[in-house]
Amino acid sequence: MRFRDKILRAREDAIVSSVNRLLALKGFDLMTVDEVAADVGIAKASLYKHFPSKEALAAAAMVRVLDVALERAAALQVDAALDAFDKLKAFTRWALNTQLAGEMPSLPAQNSTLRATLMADRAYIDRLVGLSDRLGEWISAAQASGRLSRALPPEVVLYTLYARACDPVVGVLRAGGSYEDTQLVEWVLATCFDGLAARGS
Amino acid sequence: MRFRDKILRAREDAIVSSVNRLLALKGFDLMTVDEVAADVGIAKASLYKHFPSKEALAAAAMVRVLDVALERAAALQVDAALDAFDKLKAFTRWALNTQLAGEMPSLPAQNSTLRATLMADRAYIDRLVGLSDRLGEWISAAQASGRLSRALPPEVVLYTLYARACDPVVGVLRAGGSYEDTQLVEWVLATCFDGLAARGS
DNA sequence: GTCTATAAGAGGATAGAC
DNA sequence: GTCTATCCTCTTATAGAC
Repeated sequence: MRFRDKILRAREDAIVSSVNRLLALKGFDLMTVDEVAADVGIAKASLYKHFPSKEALAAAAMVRVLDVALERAAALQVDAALDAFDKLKAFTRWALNTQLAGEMPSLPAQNSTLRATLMADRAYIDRLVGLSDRLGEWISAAQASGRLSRALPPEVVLYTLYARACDPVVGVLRAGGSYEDTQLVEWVLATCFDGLAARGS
Repeated sequence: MRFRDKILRAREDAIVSSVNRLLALKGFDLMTVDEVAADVGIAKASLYKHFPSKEALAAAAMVRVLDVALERAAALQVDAALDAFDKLKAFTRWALNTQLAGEMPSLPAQNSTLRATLMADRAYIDRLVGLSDRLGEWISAAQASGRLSRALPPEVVLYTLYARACDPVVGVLRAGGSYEDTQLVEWVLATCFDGLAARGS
């Protein structure tokens, strides 16, 4: 019976991978369940045996990406060479690279049925709260050390970091095709942490 | 005959106003033409006598908001009290306030049929190019004066400003309800121009 | 140009056989 | 659990009377 479970897991994993990619590529509204099924290579009805709705598919994709994010955060946490500010920056760099790789699903904040599904999803909420707690600790520490601006409430910093993880500028610059990916990420990171204004020092 | 034209203009103006508001509220994908018609108070078929498609409705809304933006930019341009950097900041502040007022339509960059309509719309393209030219001049001048970072290509600055005009952080913070609108705008402005890192001076 | 009524089709979800 | 075939709602767009 455990073998069957492995098959099941593998299939659901394949589904979530497809959803992740399609969400990053087209967004929630333009992604269709038919597409997902075709991409996975199974019938649409089979999809619905695994996940009860399109919203649930998106939630599963978010849970996966949050798991990867939590892993990344945990790895940074134990890196003694980095202080809290460096960890925030490194984490944001990871997010931008993930977006460049087409693996960062971005969901519209406006869709209310989607929001309802997410807010009712324990797995999603737990991970989101867990990640926010960890980032919140880094933010407090970085403000205490003086490297992060104390003029901004931690809440504002947190939401800004989440927003920059999906910064559309990355995609626009890449579409322009004038720059290397690594260069492009550093520039967007600079706009986020250093700002557009010139630094005195 | 000119009276008839005025009536027509007024009606189309009312339509574009509704579209503008609904686009800002729900986004392009979730906005339906039925809603627009109901909001204006006319039949859907009448709408289609004025605008040939849903995409054309969105394009008209973008043209209007770009016209307001161009006006605002022109007013800033002749303000002798402001240098180029101040003008960029003031313009961004206007954009954030417009978003807070629920009058900043934000279109998904992913929808290809919408993009095609916009790119084929002369009125839209002309205004977008006009605005980008003016902002581009300010960016060059502000970099020359040393107030704007010279480490960033002007292109990166421009796209960043466009992205911040629709920064979702504004909406999230407002939904939180903890802060006054004016305070909130200043914080988002600060994250954009000063960055998250502390400033030495 | 405005209306009512409807076409045309996409897309989420399900029935029922295997 | 997977499939084929289908349902049904929502949405864009149009026909045709006035």
